[in-house]
Amino acid sequence: MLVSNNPSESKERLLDAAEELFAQKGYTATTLRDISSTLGLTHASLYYHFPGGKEELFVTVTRRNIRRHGEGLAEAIRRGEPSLRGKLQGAARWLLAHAPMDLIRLSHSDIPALQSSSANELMNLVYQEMILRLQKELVSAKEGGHIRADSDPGLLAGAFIGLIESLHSIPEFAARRGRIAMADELIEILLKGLEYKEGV
Amino acid sequence: MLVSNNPSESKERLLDAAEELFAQKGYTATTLRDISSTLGLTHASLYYHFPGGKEELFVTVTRRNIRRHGEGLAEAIRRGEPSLRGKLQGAARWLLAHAPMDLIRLSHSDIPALQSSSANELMNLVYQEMILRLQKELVSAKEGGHIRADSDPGLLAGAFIGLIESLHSIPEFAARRGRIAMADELIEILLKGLEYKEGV
DNA sequence: GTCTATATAAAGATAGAC
DNA sequence: GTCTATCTTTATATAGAC
Repeated sequence: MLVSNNPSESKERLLDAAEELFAQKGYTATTLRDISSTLGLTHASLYYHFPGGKEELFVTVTRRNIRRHGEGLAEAIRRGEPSLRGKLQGAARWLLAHAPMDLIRLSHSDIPALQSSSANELMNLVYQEMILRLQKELVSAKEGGHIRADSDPGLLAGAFIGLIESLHSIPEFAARRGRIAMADELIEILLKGLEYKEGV
Repeated sequence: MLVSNNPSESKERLLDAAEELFAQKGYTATTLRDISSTLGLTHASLYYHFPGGKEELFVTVTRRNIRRHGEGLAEAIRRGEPSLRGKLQGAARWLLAHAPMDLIRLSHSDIPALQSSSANELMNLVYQEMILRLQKELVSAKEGGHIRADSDPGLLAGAFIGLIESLHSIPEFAARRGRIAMADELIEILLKGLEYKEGV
């Protein structure tokens, strides 16, 4: 049929499966057979799509995942309330709705296992797509006089992501409430600590 | 000589080497050869000390590491200023002086790779040794009227650890200052957000 | 306690058929 | 695009010498 299967439909499914596994278990702990078996394929088939093997697949998939985080955060920030509170809540909801982006593992485990210079590319991408997007909003809030003038937007942006992502591991031993409710409470504390004032 | 080498000196060195590597790269990415080679040994020698192989070594080492975190946090909290601020600063300094305890990786990657029931033991240990110690201090501060009455000490304890540990991965792309200075700034924001009052 | 040697299994990678 | 081998490397694990 003329209607279906653009050149890379199966490649897309491959990227999706790989993304989920890499995000969950990291680079080394994920095997090509893990990935191919969830698609009903043999691991040899993956080399058709990625001649560079596991590393090329990981870099491609992680690049896409980081960009997706960037787009997701951007959209979550854009829509909904224009207040800083609304934006942080939107960002937190998006982060909690997706698999944790474990930046400690990425920088300390996954990246060092890669040979190529794509290591730098990925870490820069994290900065551009995730940190900078939040940082921009914090700078705006600061310039608009909504939060303390002496706050450090770069630090806050990175810390906010680490804070929210860490909620992914909390349910295991301390879950009394939903993660969104927990995120909202932390955001309120953060905003109060920043002397947040909504009206100019 | 009568003076030296208690039965397990070489075992201690093995545990130290293993702890550093496991903490840095995680369970799967660390190989027995990685560990043995830093000691100038062959990997076969490790089976003398740990007949259960890699898994037994990992569990032993991780158990000890978590306990060490518990003791380190307890001591950091105990000495220094008795105020909540002093205790949080002490805890943060201790955490930043040691390799990151990546709880996301531990719970999502390392633990699922273990067969035995030691998985539960380790996660409970994290709760007992790390979360609970901080939680206790937050409960005290709450009961003493030093922080908001409606704050959730369990959530705050877990979030605090995640927040501080995430600073381990920040320097890669956003380091303008030392991590301790960044931690202190975040603690001030947190305390302000909790309406912290030092004098009763 | 540590070694050499070897067994076994798993994982990345390639070649060539369909 | 995907498969069936097959190759090579790496890793866990065991046996037995020193």
